[in-house]
Amino acid sequence: MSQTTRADARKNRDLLLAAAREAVAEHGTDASLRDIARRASVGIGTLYRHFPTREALLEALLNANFDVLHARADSLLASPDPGDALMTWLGELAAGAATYQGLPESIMNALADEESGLHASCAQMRSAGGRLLERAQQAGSIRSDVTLSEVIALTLGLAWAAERSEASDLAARLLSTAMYGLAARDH
Amino acid sequence: MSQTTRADARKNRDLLLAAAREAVAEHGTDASLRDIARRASVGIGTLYRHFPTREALLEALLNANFDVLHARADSLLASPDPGDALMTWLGELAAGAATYQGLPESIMNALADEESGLHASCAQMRSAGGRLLERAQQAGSIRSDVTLSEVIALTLGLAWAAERSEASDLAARLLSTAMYGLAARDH
DNA sequence: TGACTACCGGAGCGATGCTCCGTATATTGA
DNA sequence: TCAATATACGGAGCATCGCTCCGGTAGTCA
Repeated sequence: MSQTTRADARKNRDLLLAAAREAVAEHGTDASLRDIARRASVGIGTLYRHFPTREALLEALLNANFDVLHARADSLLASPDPGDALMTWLGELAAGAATYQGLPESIMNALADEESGLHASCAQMRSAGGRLLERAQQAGSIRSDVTLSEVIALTLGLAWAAERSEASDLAARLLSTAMYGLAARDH
Repeated sequence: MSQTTRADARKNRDLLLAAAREAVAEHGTDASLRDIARRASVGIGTLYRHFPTREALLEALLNANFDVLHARADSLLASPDPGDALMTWLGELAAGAATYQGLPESIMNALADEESGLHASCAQMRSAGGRLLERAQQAGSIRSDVTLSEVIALTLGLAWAAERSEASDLAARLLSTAMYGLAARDH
């Protein structure tokens, strides 16, 4: 990929990503694309050539984060308490979704729309969590009548609610409350 | 108010509300205001004169709904089981928030922004629920370390998540799950 | 009926997302 | 070293948006 790519193209791509990181940090996931191009000292056309879609740009921006979350799920798969493992991971998912304003919405939309440039990454992340959920359910610590999509939707929904609030720990509080609801009742 | 208002003004206001109801039903709470004016066969300036803000327009549109929810809270206050009463009401809140695409977001924003034209209605609705929560907590059916704002945020968060999904009963399922988490544990 | 005032309509501004194409330049082979 | 070619660049341009502002219209009251 990098051998057949012209040097200036690669440079502009990097400039765009850096500019996007800045702009999205400031204005959330629907930051102005024109503004991003301006920050990168690049024409708007160049932005669209590299990232045909806002979602494609976000995908590139969040790649590393998704990888971390994915690896984390794998390592948690080996932890002793399956229930705690799932809860920990969902907490980290919520925290990760709070990186940028609007991220919970972007992820939620991407999961629902297979055409989205962000769909693949998100779906992969989701299935990583799926293995954790399955284990927790088999261990009997999580209700068996609950779906992976539901658990993810719940987590992102709470992360979404938290970003519209002054209380910085709202997401964590809500999530821990909701967790009691997910717990299996063994009597 | 209506005596001192010119007849054509009142007529245009009604036309605008009808048009808004249509447009918002089709495109959600951030429907194009220009489009609403067009549907009402009215100039864009007229729209802004009657409703200086999108939130003001929404407020007028949702007035009746808020009233219903408020009255419902009052009547549920007399029901035998305080815990069920709260749960029922939150379910109706979630259902009401699903009336229009984007409504959960509008309400959540309005609650956070005191300047919003929608704030008063929403805050009033929230406190109606507050009485239900208080009663449920005093009855010992709901955890006492949970805040009114948290319960509302949780409910709207789940309603938000549900509107991005094919499963039509997602909101109800998530809410009932989360409710187990809100329940007080008496042993 | 006339005057007065409340009200109307839409041109216009800055900004957005996105496309399209003439131009410039990095790269490769002679 | 110097074309030739493919590749990438830049931004004008279109439709749309939210919102303002003001010249014109028409209800209303004496």
